[in-house]
Amino acid sequence: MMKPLTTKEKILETARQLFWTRGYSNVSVRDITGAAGVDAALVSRYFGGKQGLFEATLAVIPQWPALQAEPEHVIEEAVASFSHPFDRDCEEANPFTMLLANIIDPEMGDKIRDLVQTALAEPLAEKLGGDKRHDHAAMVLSTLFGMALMRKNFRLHALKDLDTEEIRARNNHLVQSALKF
Amino acid sequence: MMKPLTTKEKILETARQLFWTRGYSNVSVRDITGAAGVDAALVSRYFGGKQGLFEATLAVIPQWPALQAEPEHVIEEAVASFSHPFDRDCEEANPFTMLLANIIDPEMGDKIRDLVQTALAEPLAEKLGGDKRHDHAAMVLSTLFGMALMRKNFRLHALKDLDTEEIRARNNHLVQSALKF
DNA sequence: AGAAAATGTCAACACTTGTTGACTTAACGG
DNA sequence: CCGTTAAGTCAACAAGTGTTGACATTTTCT
Repeated sequence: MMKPLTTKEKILETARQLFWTRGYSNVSVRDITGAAGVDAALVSRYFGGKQGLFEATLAVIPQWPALQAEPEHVIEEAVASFSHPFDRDCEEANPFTMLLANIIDPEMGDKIRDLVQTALAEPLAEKLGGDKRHDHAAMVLSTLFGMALMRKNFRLHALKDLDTEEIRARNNHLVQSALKF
Repeated sequence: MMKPLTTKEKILETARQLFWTRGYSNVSVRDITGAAGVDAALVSRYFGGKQGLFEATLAVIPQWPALQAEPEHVIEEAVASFSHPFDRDCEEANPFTMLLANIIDPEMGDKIRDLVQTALAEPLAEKLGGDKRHDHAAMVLSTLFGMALMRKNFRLHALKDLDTEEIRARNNHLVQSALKF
């Protein structure tokens, strides 16, 4: 028994779906409002414009669950969160996909970079601990995002049909050796 | 004593610089012709339009030099080619940057994915050899692009000030363990 | 020199973009 | 019931997009 979405919520949800998969500047206000079945003027009215709408989608980014885990389980949780299959060539709107989709955006690139630094790299480093925690965090993220990039964006044939367990095993193998550096 | 560039060459060179760093749909025809100091109409005249101009820039992609090396040196050459420093926050137009800048482009994404598969993954797999050559190629590319992504696009602080040798050492460490899988 | 072809210029087109203001309609409170 | 506020619709704007055709200029060839 879900309460039906308000118009404002419909816009925000559709915007999240489109912005996070196609990237900020590849999505027009009319793309969003068209898909949501509402008037285009409401974006400026409710969110102060396209830019405000995008930032509103960022505000509801769930915390990376891996960062909530006990320090000794952070790695396995992080690996797990990058190991589920991507919907078969269809678009899935998760925070990591969003980061990959907006890295070079001319208007939002800086905001995205800041988000990676403050919401992923720094908390992960503190969880990992140790003298080289910042280096380790960077290399763990590098490993996980590298595999995500190959699977989701470049869609390499060799990685296409691997199931969750196989991906998790490979991610774990790579991450463990990154931590041994 | 360089022969001065023809107008057509000026357009192509400027287009390569801009397309490869900002991505196809983040660059307008007038951006290019403005920077090149020529008339905007010449793009359609010489290259058949914006799309044709972009594809012309892809045609001059140099072969990945690592793929020309002897099989026993392929890995070290590949690692080396991903280890030089990125120009300090200024845009460098190399083929790998281009691939990262265009992965989610709504018009060119398919072409980029195809390029990665046929120009990088498959030749690399053949050079590596062995039963798991396709898996190994995918994981090597994953490792190298992962680090490139963290350095060039996300600009993680922890990786910012590392010199070529340090990056090469880390890339090599990760790639070697990827091959041990 | 004169014809022909290449080269470059200019203005305009049809279209999409984000945003705004005026308008109509619905909901709520007294 | 009426007045006020919220919610949503509509048409239009100014700016930017890729592309085109007509024109002017220069170069090339005979």
